[in-house]
Amino acid sequence: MARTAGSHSDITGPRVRAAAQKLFAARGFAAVSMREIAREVGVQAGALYNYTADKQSLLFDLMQSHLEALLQTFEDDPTATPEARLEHFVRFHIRFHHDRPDAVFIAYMELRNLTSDNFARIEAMRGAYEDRLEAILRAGVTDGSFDVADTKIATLAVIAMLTGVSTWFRSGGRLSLQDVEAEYWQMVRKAVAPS
Amino acid sequence: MARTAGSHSDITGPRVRAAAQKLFAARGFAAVSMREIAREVGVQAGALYNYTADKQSLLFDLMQSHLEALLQTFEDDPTATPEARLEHFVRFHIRFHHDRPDAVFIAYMELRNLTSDNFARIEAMRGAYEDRLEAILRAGVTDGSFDVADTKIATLAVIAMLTGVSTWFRSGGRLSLQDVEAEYWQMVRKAVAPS
DNA sequence: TCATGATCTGAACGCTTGTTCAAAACAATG
DNA sequence: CATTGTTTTGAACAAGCGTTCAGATCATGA
Repeated sequence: MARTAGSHSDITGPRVRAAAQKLFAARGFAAVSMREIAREVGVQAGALYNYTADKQSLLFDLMQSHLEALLQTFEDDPTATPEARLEHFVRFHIRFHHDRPDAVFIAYMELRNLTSDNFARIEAMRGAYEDRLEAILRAGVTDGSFDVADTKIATLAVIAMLTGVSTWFRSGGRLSLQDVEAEYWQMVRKAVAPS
Repeated sequence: MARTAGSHSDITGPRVRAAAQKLFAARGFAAVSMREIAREVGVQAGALYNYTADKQSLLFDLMQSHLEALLQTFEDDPTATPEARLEHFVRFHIRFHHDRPDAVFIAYMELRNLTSDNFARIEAMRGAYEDRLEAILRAGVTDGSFDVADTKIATLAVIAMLTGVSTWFRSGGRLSLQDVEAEYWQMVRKAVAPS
C-alpha cells in the first residue's frame, strides 16, 4: 500500500470541488465544461473522474455540502424568547450566506440541473432549514409576541428577503455587514410584530 | 411583393419567442439548444434565423420585452398617500409577476448569460423599476408615515421578498392570490412603519 | 533500490452545439 | 397561370461536449 498520506488526491480532490464551485457560480452549471474545470485545476479532463463519478455528482456534492453546513451551523435556543431567537436567525442567515456567496448562488440557481432524485434530497434539506425558522415564528405567535396570519408564508417571505442580500451586498462599500444585519433585523422585527 | 399579409412570418415569429421562453424558463438558456426550440415550433433549426440574429438576441429580446412591459404597466400616483402608493406597488408586483412566471424566471436567472452590453441595458431597466419603489419609500420617510434607515436597502428588501412569491405560489392551492397579496401587504406595511 | 499501486495523461468515442447557405417550396400578386 | 420574393429545408461546418481507458508517471513502503 503506497501513496496514502501525502498523495496528490488529498490536494487535487478539494481543488476540483473549489474550481467547480467557482466556475458554476460564475457562469452556470450547464455552461461550464469538465475541460474548463480541469484547466482551472491544472490537470487533464480525465483526471477529474478520480474525484467525481460524473458532472452531476459534482454539482450535487457541492449543494449537499452547503446545505449540510447550513443546517449544522445554525443553532437555535428554544428556551430564549421568540424575538431573541428570530434576531439570531436573521443575523445568522445574513452572515452565513455572505461568507459563501458562490455556494449560495449555486444552491439557488442550479436546482433545475439536478436529477429528480438529487433534487428531492436537496429540497428536503432546504425544507428542514425553513422549518427551523417556522418553529420560531410559531412560538412567537403562540405567546403573542408575533402576529402573522400564516407562519409558512411569513417563513418564505423572510428567507427570500434575507437571501436577497447576497445579490447586492459586497463588503467594502457604503455599508458594513453589521449595518445591513441591523437594518434587516429592524424590518423583520416590525414585519412580524403585532400591529 | 408577395406574401406580406398572411405570410407565415407573422405566425412563426411569435411562436419562436414563445417556445424559447417556455424552454429557457424550464431548463435554462445554456441547456436549451436551437434545435430544441425549432422542434417545439415545428420547424427546422435554420428557419429560426429568419426571426433572430442569434441565440443571444433571442434571450435579450425576451428579457427586454418583459422589463418594458413591467415599467410600462406599473402606474404610480404621486398625489396619493405614501401608504396607498406602497400598497398599490405591492399588489401590482405580486400580480404582475404571478401572471408571467416564465418571463420572470428568465429575467432573474439568465442575467449572467447576457453579453456585457446587453446586461447593462437590462440592469438599467431593473434599476429604473427599483427607483419607482424607492421614490415611494422616500416620500413616506419625508412625511413621517414610514421609518426606514436606508431607503435603498428597504427597496431591495421589499422587492426580494415580493419576487419570492413566484418561487412557491401556484394558483389552485390552499391560498388565493388575494390572500397572498393581503398577507404580504401586511408584512411590508409593518416593516416600513414607524415603530 | 525495487516493486507497488495510486494518479494522471492523451487520445479516442459518439454525439451535440450554434450558425450558414444553396436550393426547394410555396402563397399571393399581376 | 406565370412570376415574384418570402419562408423553409436539409445538409454541411468546425468546434466542443461528457466520458472512458490503456498506458505512462511517480511518490512511497519495503
